[in-house]
Amino acid sequence: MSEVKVFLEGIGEVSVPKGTTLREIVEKYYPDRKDEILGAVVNKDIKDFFYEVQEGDRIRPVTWQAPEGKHIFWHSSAHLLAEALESLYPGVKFGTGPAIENGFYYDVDLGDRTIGEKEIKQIEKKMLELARRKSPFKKRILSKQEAIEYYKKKGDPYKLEILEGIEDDVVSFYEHGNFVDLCRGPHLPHTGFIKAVKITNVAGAYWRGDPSKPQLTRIYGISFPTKEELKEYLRRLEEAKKRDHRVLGKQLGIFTFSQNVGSGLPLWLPNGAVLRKQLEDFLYREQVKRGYKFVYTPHIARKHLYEISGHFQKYHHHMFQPFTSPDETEEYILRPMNCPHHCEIYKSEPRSYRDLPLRLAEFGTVYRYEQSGELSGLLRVRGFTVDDAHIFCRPDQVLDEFKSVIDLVLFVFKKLGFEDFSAQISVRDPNNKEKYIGDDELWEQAEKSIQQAAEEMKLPARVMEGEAAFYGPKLDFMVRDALGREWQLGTIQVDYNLPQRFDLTYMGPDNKLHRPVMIHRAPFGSIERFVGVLIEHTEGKFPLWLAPIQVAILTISEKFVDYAKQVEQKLKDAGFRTLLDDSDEKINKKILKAEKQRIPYMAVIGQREAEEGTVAVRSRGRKQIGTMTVEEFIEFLKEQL
RNA sequence: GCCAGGGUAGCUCAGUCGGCAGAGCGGGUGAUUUGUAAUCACCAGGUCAGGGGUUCGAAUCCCCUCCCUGGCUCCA
Repeated sequence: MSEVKVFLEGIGEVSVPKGTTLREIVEKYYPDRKDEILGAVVNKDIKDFFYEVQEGDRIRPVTWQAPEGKHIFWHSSAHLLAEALESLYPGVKFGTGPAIENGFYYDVDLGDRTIGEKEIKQIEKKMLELARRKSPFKKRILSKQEAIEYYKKKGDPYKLEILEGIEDDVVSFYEHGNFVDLCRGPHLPHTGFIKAVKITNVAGAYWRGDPSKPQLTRIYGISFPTKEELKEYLRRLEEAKKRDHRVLGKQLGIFTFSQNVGSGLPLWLPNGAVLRKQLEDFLYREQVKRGYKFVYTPHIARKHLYEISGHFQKYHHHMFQPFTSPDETEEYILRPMNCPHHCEIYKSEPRSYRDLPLRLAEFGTVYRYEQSGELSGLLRVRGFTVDDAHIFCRPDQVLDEFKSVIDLVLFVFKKLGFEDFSAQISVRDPNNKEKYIGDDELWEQAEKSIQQAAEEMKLPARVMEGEAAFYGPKLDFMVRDALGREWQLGTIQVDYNLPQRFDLTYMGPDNKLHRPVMIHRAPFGSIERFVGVLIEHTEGKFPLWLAPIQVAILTISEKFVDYAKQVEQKLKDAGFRTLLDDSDEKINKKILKAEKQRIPYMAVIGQREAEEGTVAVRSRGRKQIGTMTVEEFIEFLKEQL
């Protein structure tokens, strides 16, 4: 019998008979770990115990601890969920049921049935009951024809549709207990590994993500090998909720919404306004330093402007509809983007190649009609302010401009402590070039410039084909919120379309008119969203320069209020934002209140301080710093700005 | 927009079977004059999201609308 050589992690190269499965490898070479090994990463792929090892395979067994182990675990949990559903609700039709980042889901067609609290309890109970049977997973290979017949007999249209899309002649099925599923795997050895499950959410999901197709019920869940880990997971979720910007935003007086104003239209409260102003001032100064020119443009424009830009035709469903002047002779719209206004500024005078790049910046408020189900605190709203700028440049300047924008975004992120972000380059779908405007050569040049710029700036970015805007490729910066959802913040987009539509030109050194290239860019993306994410990242503990209130002055008793007022005035004169708590509460309570408001510094004032002309300084989070004169305190604060 | 779950005092939430709308925090007033994470007492505060229906009687059951939450789709 022929042998194959494989490399086992922690053991080295071994020679085994051809046809040896991963199960046999684990039993022979990892006997003491066989109860915790769930599968293995073979070369780059995750495989389960049915895998027959091949010559040259590098095999790394994985347990629950590894991400790949969790993937196997949760994928099998999805099958367990399906088994429970089929047993509780016979006749359920199944879509797909993958493992996801945190758990798994299964899309099912429940007919007229809905899933509520009661059903969720039942499903969880049934899953655990089935798991306890330790049903082994079995893998079977069927011909595609056999598979089609099986699902025709069972009456599962979704599975038939999946089969139609498979090109191979044979397909694999996994079976455990009473449930059989068309599935590529990988799966656990048996269901007994699953000791704790939680149905986390029930939601509608269109079949194959297509709104024209029927909507299935997506049942989300998560599972663990021990009950303790489930508890810990739920505890962490609770913790995350405390960082939710909607909760903190209210608590800290940053923003609110009013039904009368309208959904998705945030109202900035005084504390939020301070925060926003600080951020805008910071960006203003930084951009002026970098050669941007600030402009102001109105929030509305004649409909015609957006017909020129093409937004009215292309972006119609996201726009509030035209309204008219009192005599109804003119139609205006609420702008969904700032670029057309900036194009008009470009056009306001003839431009020479010597004027380029021209960088026009504005904190431009825009209004977009987002679908109601999509609104989410400050992270998705209908009225928001873009820290926008449009760079008009020559084609040969695109690379340098792009690099300098990346530098700006990285600078801004660093200043605000965003270290955990990812970058994504969106390029054309190479198989569907007619979807995009602009000629091939320009696109290729732009895509190359973006990738080159990212490389030269040492910015790792994943490239997504087919994600580009119709007018040009882009680079986006994404960060996660407290609940782990990814949001796009900063964006840099190359645009060949608008300069053409607005007939923008510049006089070249050759004394001929040329077409400039536009770069749309926004380091924050939207100020609303940025503040939302910033709240979650900092838990509302803003750095001193951003904190709406920087120093809380706390009196020990009424007797020291006069002195406290003098201290407050000195701090205000030095430019600090203060709050004097002269209520007749005890100092403990005052500290607690200041902590809850996340105020960076507290100045406690009692008998000693009033006599000596000092303050007893304390910083956010239990730290007493010491007693110092007011002047020393002001110096101390200034050092931290 | 679609699916599901929700909406009770400023906030967080309780309210059993359809039978007098509650608590804590916050707010006001008074007492207290306090030394580093909650002093005590009293008081005010409600169209139970809005509208309609069923019923002797609705926060509670049914229908419609609005809003919120989580997904889907979309997107800064």
